[in-house]
Amino acid sequence: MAQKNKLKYIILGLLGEHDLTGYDIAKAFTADIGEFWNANHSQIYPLLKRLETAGLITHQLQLSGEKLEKKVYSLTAAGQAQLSDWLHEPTTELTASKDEFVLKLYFVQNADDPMLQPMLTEQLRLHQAKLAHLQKQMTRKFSAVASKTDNYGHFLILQHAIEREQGYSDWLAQTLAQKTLRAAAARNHL
Amino acid sequence: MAQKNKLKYIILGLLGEHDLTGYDIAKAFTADIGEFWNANHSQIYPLLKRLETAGLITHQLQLSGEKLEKKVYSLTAAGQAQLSDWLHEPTTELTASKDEFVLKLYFVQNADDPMLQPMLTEQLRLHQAKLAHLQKQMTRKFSAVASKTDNYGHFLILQHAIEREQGYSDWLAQTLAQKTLRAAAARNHL
DNA sequence: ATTCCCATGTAACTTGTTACATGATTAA
DNA sequence: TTAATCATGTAACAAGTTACATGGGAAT
Repeated sequence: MAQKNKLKYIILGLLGEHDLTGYDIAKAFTADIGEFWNANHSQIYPLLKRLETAGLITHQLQLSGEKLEKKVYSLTAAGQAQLSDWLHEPTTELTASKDEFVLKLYFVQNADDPMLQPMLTEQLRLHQAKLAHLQKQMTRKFSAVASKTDNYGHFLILQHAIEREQGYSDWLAQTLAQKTLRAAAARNHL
Repeated sequence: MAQKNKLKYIILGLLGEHDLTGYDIAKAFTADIGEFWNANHSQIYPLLKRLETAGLITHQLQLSGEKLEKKVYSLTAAGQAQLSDWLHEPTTELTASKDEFVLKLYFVQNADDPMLQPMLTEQLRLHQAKLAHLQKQMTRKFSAVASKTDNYGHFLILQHAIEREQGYSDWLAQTLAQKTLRAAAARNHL
């Protein structure tokens, strides 16, 4: 992509909460953050080195067992400052969502195209599954009332992801329903 | 990104509708497709050459005025086949949305953080502006009933984008409202 | 004349993905 | 003992952005 190094701020942001290893950071993308960003360890490890060279983070070696060395990274004052700057600067770009399914839809010219129904049905299944997964996450992490104001950011993005998937599923279901209506109307006109 | 060459299929898809120049294709990303994908001309022109070498598209030179040569590209049978393959193959990856604002929110730990309100307010303004723009597009292009089944894909993705922005705005407004409620409750407890 | 849009390209760089590579620890 | 997970790295490549570069056509 080459969009202005968001991963850098994600790393700084995560280290602002706890000290973490590169491995921990990579894992974070399989959890909540994965809803809104992806990164592999092959991208993370080199960036950690660059951030350390730039003086934004440092690490301490920690032994796990006898031989296995972990690099536990933590935020420096300079890193904290850059994180804060990023958080405070206005966010004015609304990025395009890069949704492959919607892209395909765009090229379906005719509302009666026979492949439309299986496509929509499959997507509905996928998004409903995702929705169910997110709702499970929500109950697992925020069933206690107190925690909602504690890890507020966490809570908000989960809520947002849930509403997004709900909306997506509704749109798909509604489009499928209208297809059925049109098909019935067409039969009546025979 | 290096995700599997979606731009290729967008180009094939667009050429499946009309013959177009590279310039026209670049312009398409400022219109509807821009809701779901971005691409600059610097990425498009080289790819057009590669697609032509691969035999998926061809071009004819056309003169605009006396000297200005346009390359008008069109889809070959091979290109049509690959486009159709892509459209028919299942779409199972639900890509993360890479939303910078949500990323920032994630790192706001405390529900009473003073920067939360200005952040939310600004985003609400941005998304409402986008929503208004999309709704205008919708009336402009699909006010006639007939056209809805004609350029069905067009219509669907616009509808989806509108519902997405509506949902996003609702979420922001709701979060702002809850903030206000909490603030009032806090005052009563003094 | 000058500005805006049409039209096409290349170069340098950053970001992101996939694959290669290695080895330790833990729990079944 | 073996499979899963922890842990860290590099290499090759693909995708995407920003900037550089050039010139014609149309309308004011």
